[in-house]
Amino acid sequence: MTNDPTPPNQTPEDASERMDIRTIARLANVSIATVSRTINRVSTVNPKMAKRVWEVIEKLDFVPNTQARALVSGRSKLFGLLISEITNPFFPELIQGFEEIAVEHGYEILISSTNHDPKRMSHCIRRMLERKVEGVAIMTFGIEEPLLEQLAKRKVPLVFIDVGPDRPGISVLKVDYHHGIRQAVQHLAALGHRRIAFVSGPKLLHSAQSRLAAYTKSMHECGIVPDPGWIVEGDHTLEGGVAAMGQLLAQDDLATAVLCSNDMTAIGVLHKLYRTGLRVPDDISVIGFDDIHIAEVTIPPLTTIQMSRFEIAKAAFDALQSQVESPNQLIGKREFNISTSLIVRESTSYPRGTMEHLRKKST
Amino acid sequence: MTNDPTPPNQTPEDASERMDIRTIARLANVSIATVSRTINRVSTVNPKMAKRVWEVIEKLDFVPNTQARALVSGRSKLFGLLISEITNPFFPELIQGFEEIAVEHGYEILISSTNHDPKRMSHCIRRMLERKVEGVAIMTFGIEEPLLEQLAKRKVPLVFIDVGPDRPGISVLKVDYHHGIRQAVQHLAALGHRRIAFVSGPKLLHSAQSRLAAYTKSMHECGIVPDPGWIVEGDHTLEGGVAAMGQLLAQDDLATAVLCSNDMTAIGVLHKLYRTGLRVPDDISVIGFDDIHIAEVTIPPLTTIQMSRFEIAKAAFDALQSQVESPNQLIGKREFNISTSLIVRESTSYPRGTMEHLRKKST
DNA sequence: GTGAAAGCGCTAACAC
DNA sequence: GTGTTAGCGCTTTCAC
Repeated sequence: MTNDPTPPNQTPEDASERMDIRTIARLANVSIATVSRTINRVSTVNPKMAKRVWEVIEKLDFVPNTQARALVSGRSKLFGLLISEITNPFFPELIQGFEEIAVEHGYEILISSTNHDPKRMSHCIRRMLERKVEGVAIMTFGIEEPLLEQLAKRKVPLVFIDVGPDRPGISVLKVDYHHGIRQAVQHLAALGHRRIAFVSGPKLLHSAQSRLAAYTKSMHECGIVPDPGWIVEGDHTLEGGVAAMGQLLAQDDLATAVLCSNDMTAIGVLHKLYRTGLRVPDDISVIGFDDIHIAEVTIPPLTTIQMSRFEIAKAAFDALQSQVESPNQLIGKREFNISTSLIVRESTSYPRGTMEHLRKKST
Repeated sequence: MTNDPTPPNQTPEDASERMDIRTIARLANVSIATVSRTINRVSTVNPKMAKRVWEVIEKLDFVPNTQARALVSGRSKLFGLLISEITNPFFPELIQGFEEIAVEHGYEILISSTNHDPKRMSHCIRRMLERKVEGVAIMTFGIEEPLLEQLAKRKVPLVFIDVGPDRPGISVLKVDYHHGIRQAVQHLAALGHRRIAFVSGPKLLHSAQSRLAAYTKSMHECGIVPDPGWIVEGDHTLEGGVAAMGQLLAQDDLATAVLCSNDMTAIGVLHKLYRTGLRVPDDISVIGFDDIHIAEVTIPPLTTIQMSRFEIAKAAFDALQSQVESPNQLIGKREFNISTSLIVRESTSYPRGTMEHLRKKST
């Protein structure tokens, strides 16, 4: 099978064995270098020859081998994308943006989910190293330092979201959680809410900490001292939201509004409330975070804080690309700002009793 | 920069330049062949040497270059995964399963979304060809024949869902839509529904056609002749569901139950109903298809037809792997059966009026 | 059982 | 402007 000549009954078109740059060169009567140059659109090639080469390429339907290209050029044209769990709609939306931009620029992406498991993360990083990624976007909202070493040691450009070690070759996307969260708290306070609960994300996540801190700060700004009982830990999943709302419900003095660390949590909260027979927003207001697509059609439509996936994807890609393609300029940490802002829909309203109170007043 | 010797101020550990099998060989005092064999766990290597090699590898934290391996061995250990839109939660759940299994078996996956755009699909296929994937799972629920040619011509093993050309090297996952859909229709009929509407998927999708056909057949089995007006075309998105329900609502004789081609559609339908002030399931029953995770917490929890993502992922991977690793045995089309079954939750009940009717009867 | 040597398909010097 | 040649980092005959 190795070196049998093309069987006589095969037309040259489907002689699919050994289709390489050399074959093209022979058929187009040029050298392999010319073929390579043509494919890579080097401007110095004689248009006549180029045309001949392209014709042969099209006729044979030749596709260059990326592995060989990568091996010799040292450019894999591959970026790693590390996420925590593909199952949270936030991430697919982010992936979509990242992939779009990457492909547009001739890059491929290698996606890995860590599922919050450090062991898995270590595997993911190893695999990325083996495939020689040129950079990796770490969108897990938190990473163990030792694992990071693997990448840093090899000088792989990195971009983090939120949390980022301050080193050359590392960019970080600074999300302005406070802006959106303050808007949310103010929105609630303006409506008359004082007892505003917060369902946080897993406390080991930096982003979760930042969101919590933004909540606390915003509450103080509104002159409210948050009761520790109002803060309960979720885990950014549907089930976590259900459980967290359960905890809140078990308390004597029920909050009149619940701010959630992400939309999945909020959807869980909505569900638990539905199960309990409490109406949103009549009995209690709920606010999410992320503004995933589905938040528009929850029942009721979710008031939430938007954080643009596209903005993040774009910034992450740009950070990586600039590190790779012009490593000399701008060495050192680069920061990108990501904004957040409140989207008011229908899961927020006056605290229970306010309407009656107002009505009485006006009568 | 090319051939400068290790600077004296650098310890060998961080002499990160040119870390290859050769370096390991030199430091372990063996030949590169032995290093290669050790890494590949060839059993004939002398344990003593192997130990020495592993020690050096660990000390230098050496990671083999997959590109080079792939180039010389002809095995990229890469599978392509073609999906229609990553934004539909069905797919991330499928990706998760596929990735898990693939990584377990030493494969990496290249994910591409076509977004239902033939042009994009053509790009995706091209990129996969360039990266020399060893097989591709086409989970788009429909593909244009000409594009398929690209893959088939190069004898890339393929696995389709639902629709599959009958050729060697091509496997197909046959989903038994009829089973689940019949259960759904019977469930509805048993509850007393006769006017059961169906929101289909995009009509150009094979899977959508199959689901529609299963609905029609099941209706007839229950002795109901479906009115053409009951069948409206959606597009498997939230918005499509909203729009489809809008169409249904505009009709004189409103259906008492709506069966949807997928869960996203059903969630859209639920939302439109909520907007209209109709209660589910009191005024109208709704059934979805897929059983995505979020279906458990919709309001009300969605009765839906389950199609196991894990089962699909596993079958797809197995099909591909068996084609790649033992191409001689079982040449030809291989079929895998995927089952579907009804999960009854709370979006279905008696048609409006039945309860009162029953109550009257019993009084 | 181990090493030397020949490439895998391509790019990038370097001559011409 | 085009061709020749030397590898990229690895696996895999093939001798020993």
